[in-house]
Amino acid sequence: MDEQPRLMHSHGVGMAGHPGLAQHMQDGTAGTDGEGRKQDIGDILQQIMTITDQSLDEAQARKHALNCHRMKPALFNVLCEIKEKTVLSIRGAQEEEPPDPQLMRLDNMLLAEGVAGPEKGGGSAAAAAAAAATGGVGADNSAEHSDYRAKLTQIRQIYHTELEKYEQACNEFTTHVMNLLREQSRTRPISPKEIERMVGIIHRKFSSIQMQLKQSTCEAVMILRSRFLDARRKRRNFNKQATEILNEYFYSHLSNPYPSEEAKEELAKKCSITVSQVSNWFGNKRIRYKKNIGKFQEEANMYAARTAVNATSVSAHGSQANSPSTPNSAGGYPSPCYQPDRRIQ
DNA sequence: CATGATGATTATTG
DNA sequence: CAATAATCATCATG
Repeated sequence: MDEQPRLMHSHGVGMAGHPGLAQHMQDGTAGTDGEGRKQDIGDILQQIMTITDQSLDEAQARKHALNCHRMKPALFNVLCEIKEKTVLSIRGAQEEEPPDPQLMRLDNMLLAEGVAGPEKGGGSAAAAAAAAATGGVGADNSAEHSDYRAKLTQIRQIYHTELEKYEQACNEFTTHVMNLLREQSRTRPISPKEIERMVGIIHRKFSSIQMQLKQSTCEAVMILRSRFLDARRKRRNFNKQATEILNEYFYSHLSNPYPSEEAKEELAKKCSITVSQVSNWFGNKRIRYKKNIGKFQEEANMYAARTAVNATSVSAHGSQANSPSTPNSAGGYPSPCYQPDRRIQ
């Protein structure tokens, strides 16, 4: 056994004193003619080391010969172990892979947008949630909703088909590589562990491709969302009746044009708009009225007259068209006197 | 097409 | 959080 280290060293393969080798060398061949075995090992190693120098046909034949050699399993295991150790020492540290926070973010977002979730229900649920979150307008923008939903569905379908494609390609490639490695493991020192690692590497690669897909899908959803919000921003003027109702309330409560929440709800129902739209309207109206009272004077008089007519028609009193008292129209509010140039404070 | 009206959004404030 | 003020984006009109 004293010749072995030298032999190994001379071939540049550092397997000196390897327990596995010693083990294997004792197996089956112990005792009989040790010199012959050592010679065998030397031959095998020599052949392995020089196999790349030969022509393809020669190498093929040599490989076959080596495969059939009785020392082959032992040597194979030894080489596998050595390789395993080397590989592990090279990149044992970076083996661990914490879940990528960015990937998690993408996943969460896709899930939230209903892209990554269940096929049918998720999308519409997300769209409904988005609609509710952005102010829950009634049925008048259902066209936009369906448009949004259709586009989201489209994105989702593309995403899923692409993902499936990747998945399939990944599986195909993995099995292909595994077969290849298994095939090669007859001639090369490839252990099952290594195949496993290879599969892991492939999966990581493919998941990074998937991440790109997720990224671009997220971008598409973001763009769609912003478009949707922009579309929501696209306004339609309230119809005449709604404007009249709102103006009526405003000018009847000119001294305190701040409808309570219930009053807003009432107005919203009457005008078939949302409460937030009522709030918007009153906010705009107050500031614009205050900014230029003169401009609104005519309008103010008109609505004042109208409410006066309403009031007088109820009270059967005919001569108050120009200085009407303000009836409380919708909500049972205190009815202050109408003052044309009253300031909003 | 320029312009004012108007609904919605955003930043600020109390 | 609601009101305000400024601003944006679109509508409507001459």
